[in-house]
Amino acid sequence: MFVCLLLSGKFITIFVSDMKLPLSFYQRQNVVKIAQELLGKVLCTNFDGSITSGMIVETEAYSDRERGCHAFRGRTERNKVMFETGGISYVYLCYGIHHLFNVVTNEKEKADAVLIRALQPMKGEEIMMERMGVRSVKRITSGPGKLSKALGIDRSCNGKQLTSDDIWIENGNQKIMKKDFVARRRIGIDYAGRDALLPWRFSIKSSDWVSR
DNA sequence: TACGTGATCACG
DNA sequence: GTGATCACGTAA
Repeated sequence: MFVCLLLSGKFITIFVSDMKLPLSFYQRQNVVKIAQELLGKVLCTNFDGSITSGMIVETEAYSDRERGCHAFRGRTERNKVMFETGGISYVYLCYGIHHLFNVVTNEKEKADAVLIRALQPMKGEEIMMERMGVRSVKRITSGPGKLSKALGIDRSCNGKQLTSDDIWIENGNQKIMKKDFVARRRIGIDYAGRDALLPWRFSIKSSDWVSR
């Protein structure tokens, strides 16, 4: 989408869907709202000259004030990047196999994050299929472990700024409104007690690309 | 439903 | 040091 701005008496035209989200997007306080707003945005990577990307169709919010969050019990070696200023990635290894990609939000010392759970592939489908060892794009990014593998994200991305040229998030051209997504409880955090019931998982209604 | 997989965390 | 645990994915 092209957008025309009047700035200092001159018209400027910009291509909005190619715009990286600014750090200020991530540095706001309300992680639940940010998780909702990330729906429809486009997660992109560029490793070894291979660009891959996908539209975010499922997210989960984590706040350091509830038991589902890795940072609930304070800073550890694993979660320390969550305590940095928002706008960087938090990537950790889950079950010894899967690299899970999170967006760190909020200001420094407020350790909130959004887990990206599923994408609709956009660019570089061939590269994603090669990385996954499959011949079809079907469900190739429908889960947090799978999308990281498809986009080439591993723990070497931990703590990277999301305005970098390796990994970033673009505005996209989908505007996802409240009526376009559903909120459900988050997956796989039974240890969180009643915080596991918070409806902080968001997915785009009618998307074929959400996790199972 | 069952389990691979290895880093991490809390314990001492 | 050590053992239990784990924000998943696949096969069955």
